[in-house]
Amino acid sequence: MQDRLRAWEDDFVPSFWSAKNAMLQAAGVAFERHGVREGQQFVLMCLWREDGLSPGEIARRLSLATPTVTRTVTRMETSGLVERHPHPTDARLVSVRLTERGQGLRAALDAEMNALSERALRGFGEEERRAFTRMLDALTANLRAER
Amino acid sequence: MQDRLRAWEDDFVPSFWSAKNAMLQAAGVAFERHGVREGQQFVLMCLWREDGLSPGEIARRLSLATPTVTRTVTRMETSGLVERHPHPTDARLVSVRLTERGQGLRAALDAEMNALSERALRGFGEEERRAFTRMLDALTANLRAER
DNA sequence: ACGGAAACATTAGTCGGCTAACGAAAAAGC
DNA sequence: GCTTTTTCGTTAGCCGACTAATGTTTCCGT
Repeated sequence: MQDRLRAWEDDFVPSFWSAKNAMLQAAGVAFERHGVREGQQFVLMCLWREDGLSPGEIARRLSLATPTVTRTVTRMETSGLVERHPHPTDARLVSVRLTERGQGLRAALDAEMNALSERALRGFGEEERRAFTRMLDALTANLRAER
Repeated sequence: MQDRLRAWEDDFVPSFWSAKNAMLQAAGVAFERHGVREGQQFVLMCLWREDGLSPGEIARRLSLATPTVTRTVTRMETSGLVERHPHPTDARLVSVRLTERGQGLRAALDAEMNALSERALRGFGEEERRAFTRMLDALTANLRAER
């Protein structure tokens, strides 16, 4: 679509949208062979850093809606990546814990993630990569700020 | 999540993912008041440039899978944005045509799109915006190339 | 001319986002 | 201490993305 939709003065939105879809597809392919769906790796990432978090806390850390995490956790439970446990003191909370399989995937997914970055950013210089990431973070901050 | 998931040497992927989600949400809010769902504006964009395209052709121009367009068109038909017509010479093809309402939304959605860009890129200089868009296009090209 | 191959749209089913509505448990207020 | 409010997780339902499978129609090769 890149060349065909330059109707706006600022063609940033279509470019971002194309990039988003390309990344989604590439990530899907990259993770499917590990039995992990695109998006689930970020939940795993949270739990690698701190196991036993609640769905709500995961949602907060990932800036997602809680129901999104709830359902994702259910699917990850089905595929044996995590388990739900009751919280010891607060009966409202649910503790999401990694299974052995969930823990064991860390290195593989780490490598997959780096490979994905490398493919996406091929031809980008060091400084350019940093600038790109910085701009993405600025964009996120801009959009999350005024709401 | 921005500060909490810096586990990889290259934290580009989480940054992109956050930006993607922020953009999706912002776009959803921006377009919903016009009765247009996030994603549908790109189909409209195609048809504004050239009305009567087939679902497959739209999919090709937007780099989407055909079923995605098929179902989107069905929903847009329901909400009165487009209509399906038979192709005059090729019975396999379907011609997707804008309704008056679909045509009339052009200016409003154009403005909404520019406002979204502006919000997302607040604080970015002219050159920075161009560089950002260029990098997004490069990313898309990288990922679409080696498949 | 006819039979197989290719192109096209659609349906069905999966997953990841969201909002809205619920019900249960803890906290806060009186 | 009891009621109200807040917090939390889940369910239900919408939409956008995908793949796989189906059924037509056209096209091509023999």
